[in-house]
Amino acid sequence: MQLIHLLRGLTVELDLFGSEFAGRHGLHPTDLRALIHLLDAARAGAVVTPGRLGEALRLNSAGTTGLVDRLERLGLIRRERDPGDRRKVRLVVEERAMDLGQAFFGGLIADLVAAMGRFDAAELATARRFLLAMTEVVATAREE
Amino acid sequence: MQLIHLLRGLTVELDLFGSEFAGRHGLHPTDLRALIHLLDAARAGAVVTPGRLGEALRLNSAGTTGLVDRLERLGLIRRERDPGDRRKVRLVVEERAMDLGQAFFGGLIADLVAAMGRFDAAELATARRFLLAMTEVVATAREE
DNA sequence: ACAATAATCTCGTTGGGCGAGAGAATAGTC
DNA sequence: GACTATTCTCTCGCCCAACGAGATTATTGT
Repeated sequence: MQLIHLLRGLTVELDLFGSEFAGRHGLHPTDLRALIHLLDAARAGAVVTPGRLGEALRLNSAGTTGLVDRLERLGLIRRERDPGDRRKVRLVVEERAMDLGQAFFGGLIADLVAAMGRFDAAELATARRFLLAMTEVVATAREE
Repeated sequence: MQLIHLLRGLTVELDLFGSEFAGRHGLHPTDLRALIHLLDAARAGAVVTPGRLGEALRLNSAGTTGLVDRLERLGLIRRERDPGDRRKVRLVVEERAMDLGQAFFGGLIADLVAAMGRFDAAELATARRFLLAMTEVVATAREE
């Protein structure tokens, strides 16, 4: 029970961290979420189109266009026609976005990893199982 | 490292869960966050004023007034002049808000507790330590 | 060729949040 | 005990992200 409040508190802290970072760099919470999504996809080698991005962020097409416009204006991404299917537009992540992602996550990740150093392998495995179990519960609950 | 992605994934799931719930009940993400804050305060027996609420949610006074107006219009809270200091307004949580909070958290909490049943006391203690450590890191990082 | 479908973008509107400042109550000072 | 300073809340006008509806361009199927 206490654990649940801890969990919620942690998500709140992470949220605040994210939105404060976003504010300092002149982008909105949505922009940051989009950036994270794009960087994840880029790392996984997946192609992202405005349609997919909007779907992931639960935006309609108009909102998605506006979002992509903003990110492009900030020089974080680039639109590129898909040569195979020329209806599609590929969203290509610019180097600047990688740097920004690094600035956002880099320091925090280093600190988190350092904090994990105070746990032994068995404990980390337990934490991993725990997080997996919680994630699964929430994901299941999300589909009613 | 994998743990960090898990952590982020979990917060994303929780966020989505929250915003989808909010949408279904005709309130905005900010409204839900405010509701959570108010319910927490009510449970702790603390008095919340518009000023404090706005500060917690990082809203300016105009935005806070709007937020309180919405919550009041929805019948979730009630404004009440503080008899001691009549500049202040107390935000009193209505029963409806409690019910809504219950509907929001109730089911999810039950599921989470059930999932925790698959861990023994030592493992839960480890998870608790882990979450505490992570929360502390993020909270510290938030003050640069 | 010609509809039907898919992907993206444009237009007009709505509404949450911001900045500035007004109004009401309390606290401090001479 | 009046008078300024401070605190708390609210009002007004504006901006812009997101929405709904529909237009535009490209592709696929018959």
